[in-house]
Amino acid sequence: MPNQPTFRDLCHERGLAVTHQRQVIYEAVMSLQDHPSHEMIYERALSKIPSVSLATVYKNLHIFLESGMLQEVGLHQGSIRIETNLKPHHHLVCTGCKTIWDLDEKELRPLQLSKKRLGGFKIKRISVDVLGLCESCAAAQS
Amino acid sequence: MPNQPTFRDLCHERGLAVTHQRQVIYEAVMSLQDHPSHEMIYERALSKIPSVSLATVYKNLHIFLESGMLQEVGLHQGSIRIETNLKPHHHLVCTGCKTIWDLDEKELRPLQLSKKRLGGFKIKRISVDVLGLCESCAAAQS
DNA sequence: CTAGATGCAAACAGTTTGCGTCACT
DNA sequence: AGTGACGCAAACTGTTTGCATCTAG
Repeated sequence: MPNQPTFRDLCHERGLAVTHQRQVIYEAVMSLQDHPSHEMIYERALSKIPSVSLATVYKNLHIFLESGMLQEVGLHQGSIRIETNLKPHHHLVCTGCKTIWDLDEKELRPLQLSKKRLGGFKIKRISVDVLGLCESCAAAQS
Repeated sequence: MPNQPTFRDLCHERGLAVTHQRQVIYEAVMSLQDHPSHEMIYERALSKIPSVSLATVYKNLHIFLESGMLQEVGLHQGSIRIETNLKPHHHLVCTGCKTIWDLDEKELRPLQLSKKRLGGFKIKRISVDVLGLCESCAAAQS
């Protein structure tokens, strides 16, 4: 059975220097459950290294995301976007060029959630984002 | 068969004044296919009313979204959030308090996309966001 | 020793707010 | 006539950048 890779391993695989700040920021993220914001991560890091800068946190989170050590929630393509299509539908999102195509609800098999998990949650809308690379971005990347 | 409600109707139903700016902004959104940003909507509105202000566009888009005349894409809960859960999973998002709960992949029946629609698109990840109100927000709202 | 990482401050982008004036109802 | 909408400018938040200094490899 494979061992969990250490932080050092993760950095070495990617040719990143193993700095104290880097490690503290990474551990801050991992110790925060749920979906921490950059600010929350910064605060947690601050408690370990009072001199750490917010810019360093941003730079490192960016590096972690780019190198696949962490993942982001949702689309967040820079600025908020508006829906013009009011019919239920989903999205095909190219992570390369940020283009979004609408995907009709019918093109996805119906979603079913196990009721017991929902508790008192009242569903208003289900939004499916299919993330990937469009044909030309995939071509450009290889 | 019911008629498509006009812009005037939509405003009256919500007690909103029908102003020229409002109408132009609404038409700008509707005429823009895809997923226009606020900036794109502003530019289109500018071409109809050269004196319209960006603040007015923001204020009205906000009103349209709040009143359900338009919808937003994705989560965009203000600031970008980070995933700590690297296993495939989805989200239960409360639109009231913005809390996000993780939803294990197993709690959703497998998603299947019709292949023909995908063209050369290479799927990297599928993200499902179930939007709604959690128990306490639902209680608070009624 | 050197490439790359850090910390600071300043710059930026997107968005919101306050307020005096104007217009729909 | 009065409430709410507009336009402007200033404020704010979240994020990025430039640069001098420092440090891991």
